[in-house]
Amino acid sequence: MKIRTRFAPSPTGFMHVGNLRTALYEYLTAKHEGGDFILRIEDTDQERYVEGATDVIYNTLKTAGLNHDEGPDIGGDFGPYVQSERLNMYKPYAEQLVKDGKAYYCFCSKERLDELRASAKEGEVVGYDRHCRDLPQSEIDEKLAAGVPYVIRQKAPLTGESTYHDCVYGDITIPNEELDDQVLIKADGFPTYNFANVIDDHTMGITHVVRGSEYLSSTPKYNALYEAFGWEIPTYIHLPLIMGKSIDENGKEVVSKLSKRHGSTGFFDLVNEGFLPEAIMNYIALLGWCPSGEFENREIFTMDELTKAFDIHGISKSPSVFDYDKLEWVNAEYIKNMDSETFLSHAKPYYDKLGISSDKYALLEEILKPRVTRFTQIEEKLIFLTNYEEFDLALFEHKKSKSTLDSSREILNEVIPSLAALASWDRDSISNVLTGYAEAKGYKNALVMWPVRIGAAGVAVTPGGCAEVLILLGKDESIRRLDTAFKRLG
RNA sequence: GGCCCCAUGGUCAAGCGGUUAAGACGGCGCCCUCUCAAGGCGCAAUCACGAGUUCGAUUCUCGUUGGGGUCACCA
Repeated sequence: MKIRTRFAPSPTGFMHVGNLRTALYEYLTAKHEGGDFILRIEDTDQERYVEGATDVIYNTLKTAGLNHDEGPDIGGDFGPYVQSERLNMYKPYAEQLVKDGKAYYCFCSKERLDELRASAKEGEVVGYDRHCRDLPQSEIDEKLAAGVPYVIRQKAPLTGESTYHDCVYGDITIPNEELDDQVLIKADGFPTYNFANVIDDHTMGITHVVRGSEYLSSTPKYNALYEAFGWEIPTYIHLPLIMGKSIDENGKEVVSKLSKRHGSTGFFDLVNEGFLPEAIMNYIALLGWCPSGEFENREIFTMDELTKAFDIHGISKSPSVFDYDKLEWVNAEYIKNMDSETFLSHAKPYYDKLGISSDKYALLEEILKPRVTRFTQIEEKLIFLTNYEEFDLALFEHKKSKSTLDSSREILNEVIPSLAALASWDRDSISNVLTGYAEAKGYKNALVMWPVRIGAAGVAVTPGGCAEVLILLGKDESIRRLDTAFKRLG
């Protein structure tokens, strides 16, 4: 049988990387076996509706490379794929359950439920007291006729225990007393998330339910529904949570479910910070899953390779901490392995901002590639091109190069004219002048490179070496700056 | 608090009764070197604790501790 998985996000306008990783694993679970990956929008909560939020979902999946086979935007044989367009489907199923004695009308008011909870003792948590579970039929008819608002609740088993199998966690057993008579249809006639989920997954032919481990303890309730309908229970794959590390008010280090306090957690937030979509996906794939076989110890994967390598048995059970440092490293790997065209397409906006001409692109790529871990760093790396302040002359002193104020003065004095006389301003020409001079004087290259680079850049740290700095600056600007620096040295 | 789940270095993690307990990020050191990177080499750092099973436990069982999750007319 063909595997079918689904990603069922709510349109909140924000895609948490935790949700995205779930989507990734859903996609990989299906695609590894040549199955289908379905997108379903769960928008039954009218109050939380956010304008344009579904577009965020489409854009995220597209940018992330998770192409769905069926969904609201592309259709499919199991539509509609938006829950609000399926609204009339759910209630008949619930009514059927009532008829079969597996669910019941509950007329309890919100106030009564609130009181119930308020009456709980300190630290105690109480569920619904099943007040309406066994109402006499006459009373039910009466209330229905009188138009008393009601919800439909599932009759959960009262005794014994429920066991089910999960591909990651193994057999899970829960005492049935723990199971609440959950609401299936709300007073407004809308289905609850849990109920709609089961109906949709079944009617859409979902074979593998992949979701976060927070659903581990409520799964028996889902299964009770499948059983009540006589439907086949799907294969469950529960995923470990993604955590974040932070410092609490007592200065203690704590881990908790990844949230905004830990930094950027939205997919597009990370993209805006300069993380490449491919790198983000690559990194989160490795958060909670470890490749094996021919892919053992592999760190960098294309989506196709991930699809090939993905294996449910490699999924870990314990929660993992999101490590921004490692993400940064993965991102840097992607940058280093980029072809020139791709590199330029990412770097160009920053080049344009600095007014860099296209003849510098090749050199820039060469020196920037090993030095930026995110493209957003380009501007600061090249700041010396546009800023040339009255820097501290102490920069000319460098112990390892044996450079001093005096040596700098002498070298600049003798080297500037030779540079100015150069007909061709390229790497070889510049290097030949400088190393030739060093050789003639019996100096180490470092001794002459240092003051020239510092004099031209005005900062201690530059991407690339002396010749590269001079080329990026251009001949006129280089000579002008070196003259200025020389004069300041007196 | 009840219930469920989890437990190898700072982090991601391999391991599936006998290993010098992989690898990666990060850290540190060395090399290279005109700075910063990149690259190369190397170092430090892990089986939470206590019983039991076994000739032998990181690995199996139980308990303790710790962590996480969950208990809505939210999704």
